[in-house]
Amino acid sequence: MSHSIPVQKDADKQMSRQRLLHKGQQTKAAIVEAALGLATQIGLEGLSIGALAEVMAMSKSGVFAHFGSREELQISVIREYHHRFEQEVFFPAMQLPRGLPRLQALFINWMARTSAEIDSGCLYISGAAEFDDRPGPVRDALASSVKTWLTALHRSVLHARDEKHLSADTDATQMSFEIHGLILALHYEARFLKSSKSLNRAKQGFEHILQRYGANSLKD
Amino acid sequence: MSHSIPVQKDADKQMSRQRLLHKGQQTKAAIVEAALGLATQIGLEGLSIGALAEVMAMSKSGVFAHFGSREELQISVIREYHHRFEQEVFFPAMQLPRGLPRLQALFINWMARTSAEIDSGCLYISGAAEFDDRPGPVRDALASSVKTWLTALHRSVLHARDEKHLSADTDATQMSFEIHGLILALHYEARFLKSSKSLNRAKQGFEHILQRYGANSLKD
DNA sequence: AATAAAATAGCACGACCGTTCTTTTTTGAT
DNA sequence: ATCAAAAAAGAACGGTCGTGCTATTTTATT
Repeated sequence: MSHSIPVQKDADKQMSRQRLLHKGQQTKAAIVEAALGLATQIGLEGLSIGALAEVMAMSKSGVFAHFGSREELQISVIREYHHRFEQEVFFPAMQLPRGLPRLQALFINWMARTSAEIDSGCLYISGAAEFDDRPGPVRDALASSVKTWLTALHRSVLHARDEKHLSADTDATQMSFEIHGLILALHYEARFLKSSKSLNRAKQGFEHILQRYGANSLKD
Repeated sequence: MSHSIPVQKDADKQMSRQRLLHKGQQTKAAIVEAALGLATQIGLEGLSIGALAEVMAMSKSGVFAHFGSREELQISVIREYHHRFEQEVFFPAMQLPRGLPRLQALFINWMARTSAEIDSGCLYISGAAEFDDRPGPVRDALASSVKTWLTALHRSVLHARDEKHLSADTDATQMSFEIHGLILALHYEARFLKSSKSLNRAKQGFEHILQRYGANSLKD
């Protein structure tokens, strides 16, 4: 009975939806942005809807309604972080030619972001510590996002090897592991221990790794 | 008035205290042990007195009375962790002769502990993420404990250089930074990403670092 | 201007939190 | 066995948490 007309009605609805949702999406985006700010400071677990509502000058339930659950909010924050990471680290590096230039740019951008985060925290690092044995959708979203990025890094190492910018017997996974370690040490020592020289240490560490795996380091 | 006699009374008190406190200290130690177990799983911030009381089959106030505040409990946990770290990583390595043997042992023990912690979490790492911008006595206690350990590592690198086991121009701080990175990467990838090969990656990374700084790697 | 839908607010809930106070139990020395 | 001190329990506090419900307000379309 109620199935006879809706064909056309649904079309209308769909069209109107596209505009109707404007305001909602807009404030939702603003909430996610604020939530990201909070999460990078006090962690994904520390993120509370009450505090978020206060920052947004909204009611708790008003904020809540956009997500339906705290977990969904956390996942939205992770997605947003992923997006920004892509924008600031990944895409700019992809503009450069494959091989060493791109790999180097990836590391530089990554480092820049990590040290820019000295006052705001890296979600991929703090999140890993919080969710390393807390199964569930939040952990899954976080791990998946991190893996995407680490895979991109790994691929870039492979390209550099293919382009003969690195020696032919380069173990790409091993090299990625060592690079990852430099970033983690940078974050740890700069952010937690407030050591000011860490950025240079990371840079120099990268040089050492390049020398070790570089095709031209010993064989020129 | 009440100041005239106590001289002798205090002596009595002190003597009796030594035995009287037995039971208290005993259960307090048991609580701290349980708290350490909880903290390495869910973090220092996640540690709650209620959950701890349940594990101990005690009342909340019973547990609480031993510490007087949650912060004091957290600090006690950090002290206990520090003590165990010393016992399992530092002291055994100090048995070995200065230089490369000791440095290598420090790393091996550290790695063993980190990978043993794959199912229980490293307080120095998770704690750093939780307290990296949360000032206060807990953060101070944690940072001080970590610094003590990193300083010991640094000193061991210096010894290895003095003993000519590493090249004379070795930058000890830089080398320590890179070693620290390996441990952090091991913890991150093994514990969060459940990557099984991380232990070998860390080992190989250490070999690479030794080759880079080793006096005999290129100059033999 | 009217209207239906979407967005937000308000309020209450049960649960857990750290902490305080008072009372009871346990301890260890005489 | 007595007794004071120490340890533990019990109950209650104000607070915050995530979430569900019901109004109210705002939005975008006709």
